[in-house]
Amino acid sequence: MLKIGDFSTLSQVSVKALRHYDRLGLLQPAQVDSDTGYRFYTANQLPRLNRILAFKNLGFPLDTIAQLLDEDGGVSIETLRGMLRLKQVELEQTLRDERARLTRVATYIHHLEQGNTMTNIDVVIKGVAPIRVASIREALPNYHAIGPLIGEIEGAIAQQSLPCSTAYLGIWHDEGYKEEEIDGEAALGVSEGFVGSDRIRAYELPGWDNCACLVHAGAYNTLKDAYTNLVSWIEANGYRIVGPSRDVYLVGGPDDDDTTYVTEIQFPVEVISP
Amino acid sequence: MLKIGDFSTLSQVSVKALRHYDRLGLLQPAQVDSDTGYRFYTANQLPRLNRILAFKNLGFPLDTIAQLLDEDGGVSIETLRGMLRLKQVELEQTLRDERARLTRVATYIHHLEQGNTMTNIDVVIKGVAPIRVASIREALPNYHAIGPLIGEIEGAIAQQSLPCSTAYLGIWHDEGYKEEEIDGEAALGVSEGFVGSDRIRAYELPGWDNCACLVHAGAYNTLKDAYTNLVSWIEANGYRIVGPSRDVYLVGGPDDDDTTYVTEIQFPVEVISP
DNA sequence: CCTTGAATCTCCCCTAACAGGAGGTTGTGT
DNA sequence: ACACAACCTCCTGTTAGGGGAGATTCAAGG
Repeated sequence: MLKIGDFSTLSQVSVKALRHYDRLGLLQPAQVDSDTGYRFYTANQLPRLNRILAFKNLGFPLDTIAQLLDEDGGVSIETLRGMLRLKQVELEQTLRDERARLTRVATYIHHLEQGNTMTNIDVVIKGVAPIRVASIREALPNYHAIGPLIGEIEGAIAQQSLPCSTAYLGIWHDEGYKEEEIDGEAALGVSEGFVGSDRIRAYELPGWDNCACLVHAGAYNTLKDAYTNLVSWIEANGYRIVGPSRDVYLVGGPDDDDTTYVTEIQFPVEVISP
Repeated sequence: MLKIGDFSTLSQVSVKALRHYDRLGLLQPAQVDSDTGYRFYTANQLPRLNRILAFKNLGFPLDTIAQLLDEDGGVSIETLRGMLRLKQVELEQTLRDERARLTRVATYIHHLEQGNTMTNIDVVIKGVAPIRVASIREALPNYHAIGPLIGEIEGAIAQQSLPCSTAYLGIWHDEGYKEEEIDGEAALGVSEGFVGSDRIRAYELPGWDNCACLVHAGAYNTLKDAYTNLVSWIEANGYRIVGPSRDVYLVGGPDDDDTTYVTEIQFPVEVISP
């Protein structure tokens, strides 16, 4: 008969933990003094405790372990095997996640080492929802030429006395940077009722499950740096671009040079599988 | 001015999380209606939110992020770099841990595939403390011959009317299994006062930081299987044996065949560094 | 103007696996 | 007998919010 402290020393499991397992019914003392409440264990309980610890090391939560051990080998070998396989897959996923995180930290450090300040590296991966838009797509002489198109769509929506959502989008269908003949699309979120025309098309712009997003605060002529940073971040972190990039003009206007502007750049991406 | 729901949609951050960040002072709304308590955000707050999310993705806790962002760039680039390096090291460690866990799961599955039942694979890595012992070390004809030695030491301790602790140890100094001339040591935990002799040596048995331990319940003649399992577990999980193994006879006796016996096998190990 | 449903507010409880500590009782050694 | 260690129960705190109750407030339609 061992007191809890002795059993704790023997098993290298803290007294707190032993009491916790007792409360959970995972490992109850061989005997409890009904007067004093003192717990008494025997060495014969070590195998069970070690089985608990082993399963814990495999990453199972305690209540699952309780199910595994309770009612005398409550789960069959088959069930156990299934649970282990599941855990294996789960662990492989966390492993991938942690590796990605590590890469992100390395990218951040690298960015700092380059002498860059902390600007424009706050890349976030998120989903973007599909949205009904009115859009014009055409070849543009330069990137700034998207502005008038947006104004044109805005006018058309206003003419139909419909509200337009606050989503002002620029979509770039080319792969990579171009100096001319840019395949650009201006789009505004709009309700179902909008009637398109030859020039202005109304349709449902598809969403993406994973977009690498970077919010740029400042004038449009500094947007290029943000693009550069975002694209190199995407490459460095093992993603691949799988569709046209978007600018979301959250705060913007006709001026080219206003420090209050806010633009979000979105690149649909997927993980490069090894 | 965006209501919290709109800001949530825009940023893909849940309303709950935004309120949480507000409470923590991480990201406070640009304006709060003092009558209704309604929070109002602006698109200009997106960069800060994204910075928060980016740091969160790097694995920093929210209060650390608060320190990073508060009081106008509260930490220097140097400090930030240090924190990132620290986080890098930390992530590498978790990565190693998770990999080890995955290996353990694979070992367990492999063990089941072999058609083995669930016996004797509950290996636990733990430390064992140094302990003052009285011991006899000599060449033995077989492993059972340790029994009489233990009895002899027990007698010597009793003669000095000292209590002996419950630690009954068998230490095996050979590398690998032998059929004869086994270099074995019997040791019992004993208090400072014990006086040794030519035959019985009193000294402080060193501890180990990492021991692979397996508790075996049952007769001594089935101990060999447990040894086999433990050694193959150690190999499969990327550890190396770095010292003599120990048996701890937790419940035992002179009989060879008692199913109530409990023995813990301990192998000092270290991780094989890649 | 009234109503209704959606959005928002605050407040409270819940998570996993214990650790830390308060305050009281028991066991042990001198 | 007394001190001190060990033990007991009960409460709180940890992360990053999620879920839900109950009370307002907002926006749109009749």
